[in-house]
Amino acid sequence: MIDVRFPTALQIMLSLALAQAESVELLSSAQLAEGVDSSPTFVRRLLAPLIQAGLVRSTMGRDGGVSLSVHASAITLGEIYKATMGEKRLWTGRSDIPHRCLVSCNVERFFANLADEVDESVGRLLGARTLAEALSELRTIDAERI
Amino acid sequence: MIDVRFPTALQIMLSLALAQAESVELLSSAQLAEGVDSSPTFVRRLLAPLIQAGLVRSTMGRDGGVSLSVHASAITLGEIYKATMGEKRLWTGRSDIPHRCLVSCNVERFFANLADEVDESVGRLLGARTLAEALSELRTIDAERI
DNA sequence: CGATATGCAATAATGATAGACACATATTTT
DNA sequence: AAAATATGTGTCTATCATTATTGCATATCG
Repeated sequence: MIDVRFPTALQIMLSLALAQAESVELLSSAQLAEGVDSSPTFVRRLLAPLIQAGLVRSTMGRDGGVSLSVHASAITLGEIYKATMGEKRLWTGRSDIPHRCLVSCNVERFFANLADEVDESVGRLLGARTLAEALSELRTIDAERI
Repeated sequence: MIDVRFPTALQIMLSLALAQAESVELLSSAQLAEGVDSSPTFVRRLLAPLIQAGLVRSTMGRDGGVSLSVHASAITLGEIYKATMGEKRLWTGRSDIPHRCLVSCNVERFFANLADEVDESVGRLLGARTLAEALSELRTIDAERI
């Protein structure tokens, strides 16, 4: 099954950013789930690491829900990515390749280095964008739809 | 199951580059499969688009096999990636999200744009490296293993 | 105390990827 | 010409990471 955690977490964060901009106090996981066309449980699972990372604040009990814990302009897409994907790398090579020649003995490390560079590259790209900018881009895209 | 096509194709290409450097004429899919610890069928399926892209030359029939069709210094890792992964993007968003608000109406396009930027970033990184340089790095790593 | 939210664990369903096998086709050797 | 052995490809099955579902404990408001 294809991994949709980051796109989904991003949409959730954008929804929370919109709520923040419109001074809506809290959104419930059920409301967010409706927006991302998924289940409240899945949404809460995605929220857990975002809360852990201090990007989102949750209120338990009746009338509870979640909201951004800081302003959207203080959150980068890189933080969202790192929180939701954890240690999982963008690329993972094969492991336990039998060591038989120059290539098979060293590709594993070579590929890991390459994957590191890719991760850093993507990290820089996402780290340079804030959630507030992303919401603004969303508005631009919306306007261009005519 | 995790997608190992690119790391595997890369290892295959590195093996072919090593063969080229050592003046070995051809490698069979069975020999390559042993090196990557996989099946000849899988290797041939990975080779197909590389042949299609003109990076690899194959000889059919008994004593057949494959070899690089040009020198390893004329092949970039970007070409290998593009050939083996085709149109598949590094990131794919959800599709068919119900359109209910500013966010749900436009995230799809927003995410596609972001994925495009990531692809370009990775493409630049891989496009700047040749297979010959990669083989050289493999030798460096091998030497550092002491 | 009832209603309703989050938090979390366990289990089932889904679906992309790799493996296995069959067989047509191409080429060399005998 | 036939045998041996390689590539090329289609189909079916197995694997397994991800997502969905369910159940229940916990927290908070009215």
